[in-house]
Parts: sequence; C-alpha cells; structure tokens
Amino acid sequence: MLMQVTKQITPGRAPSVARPFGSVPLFDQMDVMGAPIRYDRNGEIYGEEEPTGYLYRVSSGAVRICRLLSDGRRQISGFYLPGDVFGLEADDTHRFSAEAVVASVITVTSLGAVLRQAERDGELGRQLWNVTANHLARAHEHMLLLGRKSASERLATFLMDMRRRSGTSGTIELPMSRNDIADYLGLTIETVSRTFSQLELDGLIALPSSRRVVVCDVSALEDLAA
Amino acid sequence: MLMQVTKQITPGRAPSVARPFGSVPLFDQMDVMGAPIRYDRNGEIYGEEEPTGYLYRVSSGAVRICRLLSDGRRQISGFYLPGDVFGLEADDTHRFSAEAVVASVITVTSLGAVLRQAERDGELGRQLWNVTANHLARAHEHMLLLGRKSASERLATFLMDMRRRSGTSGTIELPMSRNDIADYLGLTIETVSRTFSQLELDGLIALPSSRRVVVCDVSALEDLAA
DNA sequence: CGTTGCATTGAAATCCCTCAAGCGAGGTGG
DNA sequence: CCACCTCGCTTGAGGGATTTCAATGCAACG
Repeated sequence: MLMQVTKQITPGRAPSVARPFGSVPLFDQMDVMGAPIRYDRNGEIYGEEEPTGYLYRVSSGAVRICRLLSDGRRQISGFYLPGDVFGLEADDTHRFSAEAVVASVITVTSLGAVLRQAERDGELGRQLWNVTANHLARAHEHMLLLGRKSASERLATFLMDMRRRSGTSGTIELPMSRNDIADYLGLTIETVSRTFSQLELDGLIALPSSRRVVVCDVSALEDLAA
Repeated sequence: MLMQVTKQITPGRAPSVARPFGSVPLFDQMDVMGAPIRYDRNGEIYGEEEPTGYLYRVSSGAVRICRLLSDGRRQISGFYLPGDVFGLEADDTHRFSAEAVVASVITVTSLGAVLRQAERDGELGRQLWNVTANHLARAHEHMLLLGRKSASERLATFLMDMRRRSGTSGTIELPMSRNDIADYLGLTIETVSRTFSQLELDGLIALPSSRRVVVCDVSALEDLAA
C-alpha cells in the first residue's frame, strides 16, 4: 500500500479559519510565520523517527496521528479538523506519524521559532501550553474509551465528539474510512460496521451513505457515550 | 469503601529528589514556592469537578490519576513516581482525580504562580511545556497499548516501563495493587493475575511476593512489550 | 462493463470477562 | 498462642463480546 505524498507549497496565505475569541497570538503567529502546504489523501505529513521541528495547523481537510506496532497493528490517537493544531512533540524525533485523511491544506510553522517567540511573549507561551494541556486531557479521556467502553459506547462517543467538533447538529460528514475509525476506537473494521448497522436498526442514527450519519436520537446517543 | 484523607502540612522542605540535569528551573521553582503535603494510602489529592489551580510533584510514594464512568468502571491514565509532576490541566475544573497509591508526600505549588512566573521566565515556560508534551507522548503511547495490545503484551509493557522508571534492573517493587494495574491496563484483576502467573510459568519473571517482580528474561519481556 | 476499493454481513473461533470458590499473609482478640 | 477475620490475590469453569476468516454487496471509475 503505497502512500502518495504531495508537499507542494501553494502561493499566498492559508485559507482563513474560524477565530472565535478575537485575536489569538498563537494562531496569528502561525498564520504569519507559517506556510500553507497541500497534502493528497493519505499523504504523509511526517513519519515516526523523522526529526521534529514544526507546528501544524489544519486549514482544510483532516489529519490522523498514528502509532504502529511492528506487525502492522495501528492505533490512531486522534483526528485533527480545520482549526486544530497538532505536532506538539518535545522530543527531537517524532514517535508518531501524521497523515492526511483527505486532501488537506496544513499551515506549517517552525516550532523553534514559535518557542523562541514564546520565551519573549508570555501570552503566546501560555497559549501553547494551554493547547498542549487540552490535548493531554483529550488523550486521557480517550484512554477511558479504549480501556473501559463497549463497542457501541465507543462509536456513540466518537459520533457525539464529531458532531460537537464539526458544528453541525443534524448530519455528520465523516472524512475518515471505517478502517480509520476502527483504529481510532481500538476495534476491527467489521465490528465498527456492525455497530453502525445496529445503531441504525435501533433508530439512533440513519446512514444515507457510509460517510454520512444522520443523528436521530441525540439523547440516547449521549447516554450511550456516558 | 471510604477513602481516608490526610492533608497535613509537614514543616520544613520536601525531601530532596533526584535532579539529574543540574538546576531545573521548573522543579526549583516548585521546591521554593511549593509546600510538601502528606497523603495517606488511597487519600484523594484532588477529585473530578474540583477546581484546578495547583501543580504537584511526587516527593515520595506513588500517585494514580483516574477517570470514572457513572457505573463505576475506572480507567487509570497514569501512575506518578518520585520526581514526577502531575496535575497539568488547563481547564478550571479537574476532569480527573488523583489519589495516593501508598502513603505519599507531594509538593504542591500554585499553578497560577508558576504560569505567571513562566510568562517572565522563558526557560521556565519552556520546561513546563516540555513536561506537558512528554506527558502527551506517554498518553499516546498508552493508547496503543489499550487499543491494540494483548493482555500479556500489556503486562510486559507495564513491567518494562516500571523497571525503567524505578531505576532497578533486577527486582521491581510495585506500589500498586492488582486492581490498580488492571484499571491501568484496561483489563480485569483476574486477567492480570492470570497473566502474571503465566509469565512466571514461562520463566520470564519470578514472583517472590505479589508486589515484588524479579525479571528473569529481559529480552523476552522487551519483545513482548513490542 | 469489468475492475477496484471500501463497506457490509455471516459463521466460527478466541480471548478476555464474569461468576464463584479457595488460598495465604497480616492483624486482632480471646 | 491460636482461632478467626479480613483483604488482596489466585485459580477454575463457563459464557459472551469481539475478532477472525470468508463471502457478498455496492458505488466510483476507467
């Protein structure tokens, strides 16, 4: 399975991204210093063992962070959607890889430059820490899912999370495949598919197509997500 | 099951802790500004929903960070040993709880004070970010375990991690119960116990007592840990 | 219209969980 | 000093949720 990679710098600035709290130093900084780069579907943004040194922000598309076992088993630790920052690793080599789930534009900024700027600009540094600490909280929350939730609870949690993050309340557009969802939820693709079917059978969701989920019973799904 | 809590401020400074890289501003700062507090076994250091505002560093003992589901299912996201910092949450209320695994002394420092100091002292801010980013990397690594590893792989990974962290190479002293290990590894106590027995049967470890593990075949365990 | 990639469905197997009993060290009191 | 209790740990038997293996469906595309 060959990953097709495109790291083509597009001229001009990255497409603008929602900025709900007015001026956000970290994001401003990244927009000013960073360059928008386009990646094809399944394109590798960085790989395990590669040197670190950049901070990434999704302009459009979606990104997955993966960790592989030697025999090919894969765990996706998170999906990143437009506006999300990723690549927050303090080591000098990546211990995880990042790939574009669909064709995406990512704003790439020198991490060293941001860190140096943060040493002068306290507010920037504080925001960088905030973003990282929030990622940490999400990670801990996901551990609860992986360690203790059933398949239907996992899928419901995932759907409610995607619903919240994509802003839409009725229909959720999933950019990722069943395989990606399985590797994110610690299940097999078959179990994910069966669980989708079961949720549809129970009337909690409708599936006009495999990547489009209509939420029918929010409260039941929220309950399942626990 | 009533948790016995002791939050008794002991006079004087915290017991000194290994400081391998000479002066470490973050830790120095915490030693200067922080107060050592003693907790009994199973004592709650902070609970879910409680306000945040402190940074913690283990002086002696061991700490677990937990997340509970409404029906009592529990996931332990990490154990913290002497020298480790925890409590890195950016939200204003804790989404996780912290408890002492055994009687412990924790140095508690105002998070706000550290953050304010970090806005002036770039090096301190950078270290705070580094610690947080390292926690994040560990969390991602643990997701791989929870999502994709078998019971014996999980236990081997845990033992190799404890071996590395406790510094000892031959015998590992486990401060936590089988129950804690189970909730950390996403297994049941019975499976943990059986897997310990199996590793002993296979000659990879010896168990002089349930909390004391003698490592017999490091490379086999490392292989299992993958 | 065949190919290709992804998704769904079915049947059998497996690993881990659940339920239940037994063990052993440590503490307490008679 | 020993019986007895408690608590944590171990072990066994059976069951169940998820995986594995295999086949089919289906939409996009050349």
